Amino acid sequence: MLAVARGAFAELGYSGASMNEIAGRAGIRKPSLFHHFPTKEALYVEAVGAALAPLGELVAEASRSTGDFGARLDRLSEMVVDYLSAHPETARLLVREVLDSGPFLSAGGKQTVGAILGAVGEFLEQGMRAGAFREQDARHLALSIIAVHLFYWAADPLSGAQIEGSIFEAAEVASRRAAVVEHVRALVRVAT
Amino acid sequence: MLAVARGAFAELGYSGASMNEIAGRAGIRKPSLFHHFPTKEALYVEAVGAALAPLGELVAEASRSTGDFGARLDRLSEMVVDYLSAHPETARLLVREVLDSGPFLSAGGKQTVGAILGAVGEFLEQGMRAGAFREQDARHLALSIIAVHLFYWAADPLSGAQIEGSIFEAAEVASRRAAVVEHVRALVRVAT
DNA sequence: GTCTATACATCGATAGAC
DNA sequence: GTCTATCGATGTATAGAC
Repeated sequence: MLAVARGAFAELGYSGASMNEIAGRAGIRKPSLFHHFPTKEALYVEAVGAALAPLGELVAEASRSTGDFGARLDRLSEMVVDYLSAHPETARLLVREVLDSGPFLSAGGKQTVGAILGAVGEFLEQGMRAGAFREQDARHLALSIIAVHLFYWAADPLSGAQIEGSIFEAAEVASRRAAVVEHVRALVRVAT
Repeated sequence: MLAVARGAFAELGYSGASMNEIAGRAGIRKPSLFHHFPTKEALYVEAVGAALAPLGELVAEASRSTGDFGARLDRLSEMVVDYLSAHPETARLLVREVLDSGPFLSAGGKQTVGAILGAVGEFLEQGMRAGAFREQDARHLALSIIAVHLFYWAADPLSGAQIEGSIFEAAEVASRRAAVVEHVRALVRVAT
C-alpha cells in the first residue's frame, strides 16, 4: 500500500497524485485510504521515509566498515546503483522531494537527510585525510556524487532517450553501474 | 510575464502552480492571464522553451568553436554554471520537466532536448577521438555531467543545507563554479 | 486588456451505513 | 475496513460587461 503510494507520488508528484488516484491503484476507494492514513501528507511522509531509509543504511555501512577507501567507495557506488535500479520510483520520489522542499523535509525529515549527507561528507573527508581521495571541498563533492546517482534514474525519459529498451533492464543497469563506479572514482580522484 | 510563470512552475511544479497563483504573482487576475495564453499547457510550454534555449546555445557555441578541448570544456562548464546561477528557477524547472515527462517534452520539446543531448555527446566523442578526453561511454558521461550541473541548483534546499546564506550568492556561486569545472574535468579525465 | 461572475470537474476530507 | 454520499474549497476555463 505504501509501495503503491510511492509509485504514484514518484510518477505524478505530491500535488499531481490525488488520493483518489492512489486509492484506485490500490484497488480500493478514497475513504478506505483515509481510514489507513489520517491525511495525504501523512501517507506521503511515510512513503518517502520508507524509500530513503535503505540508502541511509548503505551509507552508514560504508562509513562503519574499514579497509581500503577506494574499495569501500566502489562497493557503496554499486550498492546504491543496485538499490535505485531495483526500485525505479525511488530516485524520482527523492529528487521531487528536494525540489519541492516537500512535506517530508518540512516534517522532521530534514534531520534524516542532513544525517545522511553528513555521513557521506564524513566518509569523503576521512578518505582525503588518509590520502586515498584528492583534497577538495567535501560538500560540493558529495552533492555531485549524489547528483550522478539520483539524476540518471529520476530522469529516465532523458536517460533512456537514445536507447531502445528501458534503463531498468538488466543489461542497461550493468552498463550504468560500471559507468557510475568509474565516474565516482574520477570525482574523488582515487589513486589507482 | 513568462518569467513570472517560470518562477511559479519551478517552485510549485506544473500541477502545483495554478493559473490563479501565476496571475496573482503577475499582478493581474486569472481571466486576464487566459487572454494571453489559450491554456495552462501553452503557457507552460513557452516558459520551459524560453528557459532551455540559452543552454542549447551555450552547447552549440562550444561545439562550433575550435581549439583545445580542455579549454572549451572548461569554458562551457563556467558558462553553464553562470547561466544556471543567474536564473535560479531554470534548473528546477528543467529537472521537473524531465521527472514529469511533462507537457513540454510531450509537445515536440523532445526533439529540442534530444538535439542538445546529441550535441553534448558529439562534443565529448570528438574530444575522445582527439585524445583529449578518456575513451568511455559518451551517453553515460553526458548524463552524469548534466546531473552535476542541474541537480545542485535544482536541489537548493539540499545544496544549501549546511551553509548559512543562499547558494545563489556571489561567493557561493564562485565556489560551485570552481568545483564544477574540476568535477567535469575529472569525469572526462582531461589530460592536465 | 482587464475585470466580475460563473460553469463544471476534481481536490482533500468527513459522515454514517454495513 | 470498505463503502456511498456529500461538504466546502479550489482547479481550469469561459461569458460577457467595460
